[in-house]
Amino acid sequence: MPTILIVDDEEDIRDLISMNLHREKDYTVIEAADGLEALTAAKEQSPDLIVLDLMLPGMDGLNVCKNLKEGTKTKSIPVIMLTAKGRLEERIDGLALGADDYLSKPFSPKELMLRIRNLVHRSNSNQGSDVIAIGPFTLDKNVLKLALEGEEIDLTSTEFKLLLCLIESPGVTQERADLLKRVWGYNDMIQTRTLDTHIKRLREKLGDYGPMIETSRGIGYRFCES
Amino acid sequence: MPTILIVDDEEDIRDLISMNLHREKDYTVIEAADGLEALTAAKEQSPDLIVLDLMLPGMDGLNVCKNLKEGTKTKSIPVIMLTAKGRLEERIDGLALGADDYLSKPFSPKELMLRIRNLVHRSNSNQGSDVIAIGPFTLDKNVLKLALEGEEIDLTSTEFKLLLCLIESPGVTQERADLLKRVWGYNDMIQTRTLDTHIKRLREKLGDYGPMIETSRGIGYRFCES
DNA sequence: CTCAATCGTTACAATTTTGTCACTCCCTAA
DNA sequence: TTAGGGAGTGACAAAATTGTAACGATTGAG
Repeated sequence: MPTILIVDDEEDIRDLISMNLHREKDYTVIEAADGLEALTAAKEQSPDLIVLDLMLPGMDGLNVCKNLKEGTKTKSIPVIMLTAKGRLEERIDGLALGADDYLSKPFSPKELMLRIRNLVHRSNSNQGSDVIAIGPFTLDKNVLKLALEGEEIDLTSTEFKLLLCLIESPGVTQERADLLKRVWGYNDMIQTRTLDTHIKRLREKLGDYGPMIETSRGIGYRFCES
Repeated sequence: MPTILIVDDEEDIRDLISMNLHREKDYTVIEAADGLEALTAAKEQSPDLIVLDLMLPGMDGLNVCKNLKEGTKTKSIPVIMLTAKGRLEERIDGLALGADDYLSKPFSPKELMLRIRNLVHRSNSNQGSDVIAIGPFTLDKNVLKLALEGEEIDLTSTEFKLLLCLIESPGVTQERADLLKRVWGYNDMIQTRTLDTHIKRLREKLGDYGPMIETSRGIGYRFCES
């Protein structure tokens, strides 16, 4: 559940955004009314996105943004700036300071939701846990590791790529030529037994589960559950 | 066989993309030179992906994108936007309107192919994005490949894991012990120069971009943009 | 400035990975 | 039933990867 930090000194606006967020999806909303509050909240709660008004009592929005982008912990949190209409300079400064998007007040809630959704999605997709779990298999793309019933199994990178191709679309037969292209980068339909050999090695390492890699004679291979 | 719709008023560019697509794999390519053509093509042929230039005669790219995302039939088609270099606002508006990726002109055909493959693949197999794109870097976790400005670079699996750890949290210093654990599985703080050597090899392969891996003396390493 | 700690770099040998070959085995179409 | 093509298997040598040791360079605290 993504966490959004809203920084604005007007309670009305915070409520408006918060309401729209809740209507849209399950977001956790944190609010802050001034710059210092915003910085502590950002550091302590690590929100997934910050909506930052530039007009703030105390430390202004630009300084907050600058501070955020300087902190190692808060650096990568996307920031959407809310600027007063026409204040082009603010907007430019904000972008220069690392804001990821901006919107002029008064803004359309719909548009803000759109931008929030996009930014949250984008940053999530850059570090989402890339784990494929099917039956007894657990493939972790981040550490290139396979676990079978929790038992770690060492795969070479070629074996990992090959298994990935197969397990990604369970039940779908992957043609030899496609596998040779995706795993080895072979572009022509080269006559080679390399694929067969690697399938053999893979099956061997999968032990009892080896037969889950099925042969489609004349076509290629597929990974089948059960 | 995936269908790609290319929308650009320059025939040269359409041909360039089309050619590269055909070299890569069996794609069906449809072309459109202006916005209206694009919308009709998208509705009638339901392509698997749309490459959309923002600079178009008649209806501009942003409006095309908006229209696409409003139509129930075309809503879920991934869109890659081509923007003029440095037009940050276009890019932001585009992402806000629901584009799935963007690329600045002039672009490297190889990089575009990578992103097309990623998006087509993603929508075919309901999985999250496995491509990390930061600056000139494009890491594809599915094929364990790194591309720098579209140029493919061979990494060993250890190098890939190491780069992944660093690039996943840009600007954040990763401690030596953490890296040794995540990449090598070393649980104790072993005294070893292995990490240093691998960092060296990685920097070497990154060429001009090697210095983006910064040393944090006494702590570890971090990946820094710029 | 000095020195100790840390990092960069090179070289090298052990190990692992990889593709190919030469079979054998099995499936299937005729 | 049989012949032919595809797939399984084991062995092997070339190539790539990897960790370590040795030494030089750099850093920063005092």
